[in-house]
Amino acid sequence: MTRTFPKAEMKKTTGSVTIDHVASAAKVSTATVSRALNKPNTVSAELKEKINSVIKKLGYIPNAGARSLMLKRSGTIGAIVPTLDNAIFAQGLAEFQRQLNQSGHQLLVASSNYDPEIEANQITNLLSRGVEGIALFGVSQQREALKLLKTRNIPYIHVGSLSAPYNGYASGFDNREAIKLGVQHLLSLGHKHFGILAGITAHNDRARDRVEGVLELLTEKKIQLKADVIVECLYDLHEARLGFKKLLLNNPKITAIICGQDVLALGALLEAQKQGLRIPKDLSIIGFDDLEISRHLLPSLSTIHIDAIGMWAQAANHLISQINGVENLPRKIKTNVNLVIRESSSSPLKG
Amino acid sequence: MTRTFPKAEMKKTTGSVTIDHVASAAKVSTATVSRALNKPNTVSAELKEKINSVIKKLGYIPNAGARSLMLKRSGTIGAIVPTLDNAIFAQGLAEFQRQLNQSGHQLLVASSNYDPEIEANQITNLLSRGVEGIALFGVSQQREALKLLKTRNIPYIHVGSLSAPYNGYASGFDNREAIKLGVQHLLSLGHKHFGILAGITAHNDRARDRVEGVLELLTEKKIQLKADVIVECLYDLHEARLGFKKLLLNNPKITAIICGQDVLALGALLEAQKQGLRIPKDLSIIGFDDLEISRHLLPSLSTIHIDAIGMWAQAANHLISQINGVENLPRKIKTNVNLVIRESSSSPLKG
DNA sequence: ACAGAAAATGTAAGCGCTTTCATTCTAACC
DNA sequence: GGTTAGAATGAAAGCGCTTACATTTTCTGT
Repeated sequence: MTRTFPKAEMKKTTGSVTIDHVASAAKVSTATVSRALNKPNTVSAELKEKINSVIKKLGYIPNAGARSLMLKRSGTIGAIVPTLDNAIFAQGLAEFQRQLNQSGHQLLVASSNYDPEIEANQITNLLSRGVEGIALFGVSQQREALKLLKTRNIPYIHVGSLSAPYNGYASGFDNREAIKLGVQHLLSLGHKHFGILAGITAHNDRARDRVEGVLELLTEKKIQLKADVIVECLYDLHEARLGFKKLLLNNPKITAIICGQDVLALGALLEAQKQGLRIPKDLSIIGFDDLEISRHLLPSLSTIHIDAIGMWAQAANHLISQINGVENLPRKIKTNVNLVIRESSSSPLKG
Repeated sequence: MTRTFPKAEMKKTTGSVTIDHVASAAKVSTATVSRALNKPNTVSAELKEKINSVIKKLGYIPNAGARSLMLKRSGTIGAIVPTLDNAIFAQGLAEFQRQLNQSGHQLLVASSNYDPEIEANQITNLLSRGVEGIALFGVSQQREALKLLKTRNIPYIHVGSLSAPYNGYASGFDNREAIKLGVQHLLSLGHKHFGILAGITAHNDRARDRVEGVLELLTEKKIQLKADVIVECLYDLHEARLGFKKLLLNNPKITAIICGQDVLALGALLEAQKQGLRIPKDLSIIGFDDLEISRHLLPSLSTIHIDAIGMWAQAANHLISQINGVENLPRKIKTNVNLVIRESSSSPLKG
């Protein structure tokens, strides 16, 4: 009843249809099938039609591995972020993917959980899958891992930070300077007593840069911070609330809290409200990143808005340009950053 | 100076180190290198050491494509979710990946943007990359796409919904029944006038099931809902606020709003507060999913807690069992769902 | 010391694909 | 009609890897 497959039938068919099956079913050579798929205009309309119908009937799906083995190209680009569980990354990746798709590339996502060891493994992993380029969040990668990319001549770009300690490519902004916008804002409102709710700075250059930025500007203004006025915690609402409590318990004089990320600011704000503090009368809070919820909260959160979308879009295009061998690409792509003053910050005298 | 590579030098080296390079550098056959990597106990300690040092020096990374070509296994499992930009998926995937890693599998993530067409393409895409199994969120896939998986005998499992219209595997819960917990809660508080803020139901069985669940129970209780008391909107705070306004503008008598997802409930709650409504005195709101922020908000959100972690963990293990050919696997894995009563719901009389 | 088993290593085929090169077919020209 | 350029197709090699099988080396026991 069913058509016979001269060659194919010999093999122990694992159920997967190969180009050979298609070729013999269409009574053509595998070369022709391949051409019908990849260079349609070199195959007669007649055969093309027959081949396509066979492909549809058989449910043939080309094996990407075998393909890239021959082509030496996989059409795939990787991205490694600390975690997917943060809107700022999720949105960034969505944009990254959108850009890649436009140029016919596929995205492979990996997450490192803020661990350089895992990140190094993920780089290897992506490389073994033949990615043609990689976007790396931040600049805290292991030296070894980056050297691997250099050696193998694989294009890559750092995203979200400009402070690479060497001349690699990067798309992002200066976290140090960015957070100063917020500090300056609080200073000009008249605040003198600050607290910092920071992310875990180990293996996280962004978190570190932000803390350093705050300290730098405050020192400049002759404001000295005691050690216990800086609390580090995970990017998590529960942890943030704990951190906030610790911060304020030891330092009741604080009138303004600078947070390393909006999630921390949200946690602080919520805990403050829970404790009956009026924001911003009793306490000013500023965040960083400008998550979507920050503008909706009551009171809405004053924060540093970053152009996450643009940052990832540019990273994608830069990477594609690198892959295409474009010369003289910019070393650093600086994306916009701006202070968004909302309701969570005011003069300390106001209350 | 540097060692010469008899065979290797002949090829136009693209910079990538292959097993041949390693073999000749270590003066062994490729078979031995392969064995040193995959079956270490069949190779003498001496050679193993030499090979490993060469591998390190050369920065050799095996080509996963070529490997799975031979092995007929890729060690890779795919997952397709509607979007990464929702904490509930991000966390679920993180857990899914954790489970997969434990059994030595790798995760390939794809997102469909709630579009069955894109989802079908992603399935093909994952298949071409040789995934050995796929987790599909929901049950709204195209018939064709699922048939493809069946034909090729690729294990797959639906996640987050049990209402597959045929006998496929699923890990999740009954969305219809789940949301009734919330409705029942509101009913027993004495509410009579309801509004529904639903997700977009097109191509989204979960959203649809939840709406139907609400209607089913209300009908049972002889409560009839007018059409304009059901508003659909995107899972987005801004949209949710718009939806909320539309809902309440047309129906001022409403005392309770049932939301299809916590993001919608959050938006509703925030907008309500903005308008000066006191929650829950003036209006009760319940959500669905129990996002992390929901318990932290003021007032905290009453919602249906789902065991997203367990759901994905079980899906992972089920998939792995399928791949390993385990027999008599359960058709449906029902995960826990429970009502969490917090501060956003109360009797309508209370105000 | 030597046969034979066991362990270690090498040879070479082949996974599914693309592409060069050779071959066949078509059409166009004088 | 016969040549030939050009288009369409096929044969076969090879991408990087694993493994069955062949071969060599090492270890037993007597």
